Amino acid sequence: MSYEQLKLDNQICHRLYLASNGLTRLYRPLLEALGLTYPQYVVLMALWEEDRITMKDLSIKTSIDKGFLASLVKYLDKENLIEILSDEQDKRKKIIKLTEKAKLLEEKAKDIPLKLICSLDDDKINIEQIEELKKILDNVNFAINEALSK
Amino acid sequence: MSYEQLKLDNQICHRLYLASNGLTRLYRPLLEALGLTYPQYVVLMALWEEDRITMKDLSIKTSIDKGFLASLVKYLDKENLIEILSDEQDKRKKIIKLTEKAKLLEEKAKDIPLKLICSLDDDKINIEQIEELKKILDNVNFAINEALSK
DNA sequence: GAACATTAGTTTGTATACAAACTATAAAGC
DNA sequence: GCTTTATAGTTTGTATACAAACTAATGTTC
Repeated sequence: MSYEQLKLDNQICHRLYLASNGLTRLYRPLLEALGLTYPQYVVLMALWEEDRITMKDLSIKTSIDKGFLASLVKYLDKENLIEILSDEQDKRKKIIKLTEKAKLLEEKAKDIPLKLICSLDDDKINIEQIEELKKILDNVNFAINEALSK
Repeated sequence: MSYEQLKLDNQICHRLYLASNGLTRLYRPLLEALGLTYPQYVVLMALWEEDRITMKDLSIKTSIDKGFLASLVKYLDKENLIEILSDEQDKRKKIIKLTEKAKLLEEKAKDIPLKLICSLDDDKINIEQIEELKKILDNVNFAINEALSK
């Protein structure tokens, strides 16, 4: 007989893994229309909110690993969605700046969050649950970051 | 000014993405001790619960894509953790069966779920929240699967 | 100001995740 | 029975995710 704790049905982690992968798949067709993948879109969202920030700050804001971020930024640069400026004061730093093309893209992206929510059956998930989920996930993510930085 | 819906702080999807990636990173050192990665461990959990099932059923039980599952199974076979039997009735089907080595590994794995929970600060997350999270995620995952199968 | 430590960012190697095209077998329709 | 359709599983190509080792510039210590 299998141990109770090892059963997939009892695992919060497996549920999170499924939800995250599932949402990325739901985003795919919506983002394909903009020529973006999910992490590329996350980087742009961070920059739409705050332009001209360093790789470091972009990594903190998105929580995307610096190594992976380097490859995303390289791609976005190639696609002419960002420019990479160097900091004159501190030559180690690079400043990422949106292009006009990327700023225009924000207009096309603004409906995506709503479209995604609308594709989900609202009998199953309502606003109160979403707010509750947000709160719990903030606590979980805080605890995870604390545990990882030990 | 950036659109409110596009702000990372307002996004449930980004929180789920962070939680899932963060948990995989927390698992890493625990699973490394067993020589496993997270998805490999998921496959074994499914088999510890129900041995001798087909690739199809394993894919459904774990929600891991059949293509990716093929590569995981290939690795687990190479590591002598599973055996691949062919179904005599239906020659398309393959039956995955745990080896003795994998059955012994379950003993070593059984403490992992608890260890992971314990590495998180329980001031931030308590049992009631975990149960609430489970319930909401089940609804979210149900809605996602419904939307994906349309 | 030379030696050492820290920080910002890149590169490399490995494993994940998944769509899409493929092969082989089985089931259904006629 | 033979064609058509559906199913089980593999392969391939591309993008993610991240640890670890690296380079180059800045800070710190003496």
